[in-house]
Amino acid sequence: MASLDTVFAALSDPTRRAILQMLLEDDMAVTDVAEPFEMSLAAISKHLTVLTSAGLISQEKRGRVKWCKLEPDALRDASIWMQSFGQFEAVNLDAFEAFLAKELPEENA
Amino acid sequence: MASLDTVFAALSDPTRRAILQMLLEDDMAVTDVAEPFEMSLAAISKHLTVLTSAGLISQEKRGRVKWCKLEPDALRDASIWMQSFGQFEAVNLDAFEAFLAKELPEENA
DNA sequence: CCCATGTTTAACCTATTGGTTGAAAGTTGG
DNA sequence: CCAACTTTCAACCAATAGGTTAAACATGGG
Repeated sequence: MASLDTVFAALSDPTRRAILQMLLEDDMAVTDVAEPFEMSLAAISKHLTVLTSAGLISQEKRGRVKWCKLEPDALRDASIWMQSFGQFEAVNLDAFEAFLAKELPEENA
Repeated sequence: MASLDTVFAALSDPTRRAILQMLLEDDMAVTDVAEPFEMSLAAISKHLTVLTSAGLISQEKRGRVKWCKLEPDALRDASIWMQSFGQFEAVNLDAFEAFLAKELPEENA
């Protein structure tokens, strides 16, 4: 599992965040990911490697084409980490459980 | 207002995240922030500058001592950005527990 | 079998990052 | 005033990041 280090580092680049936004719509081939950006395909390829290392996307080769797919699970740790600051005064598991029990009664995913 | 770039970049370093964790407890002087780390005070001073630029902390000088204060609001933009990925609006409790066990092994506040 | 297409690799460049040490600057107590 | 304390600055260094171009690799179609 990718570390918070790599996930946050991957998210710190605007090109990579834009790529993630695009992949939110649908899976895409590398060439199509690169198309809207004013940089070389090689640069985009590197960005995709970074995103893959962070676990934020996965890449599957079918034929000549490598498809990129969003993997939102990797964002979960980062999101949780932030919420421990943004929404809770301290990291208090009991309070968090109480909050969840009240707020998300059927959540079990 | 700090950009997502700077906020995520600031969060990508484990020393800086540890500092934020410490400041969650209480405001601290620079020297006290540095104490648990095995690096120079100057290095910590730089980390604090990065965190300040990202808006994640603020620093106020009182006498000789510069006090560091957590500014959790700065995480809001990043949090909002993440929530645009609808998949994890709802925090998974199991994931949260596993995350806490891994990230904060000895803290059970 | 060729050739075009899709993607990565290699080599390179520059800027930035994260660390060091040592000196400097501001502040306060005795 | 002076010495001690707190913090930053300056110069430096090695490693990494993000980009380039050109070549190489991989695959599918005619």
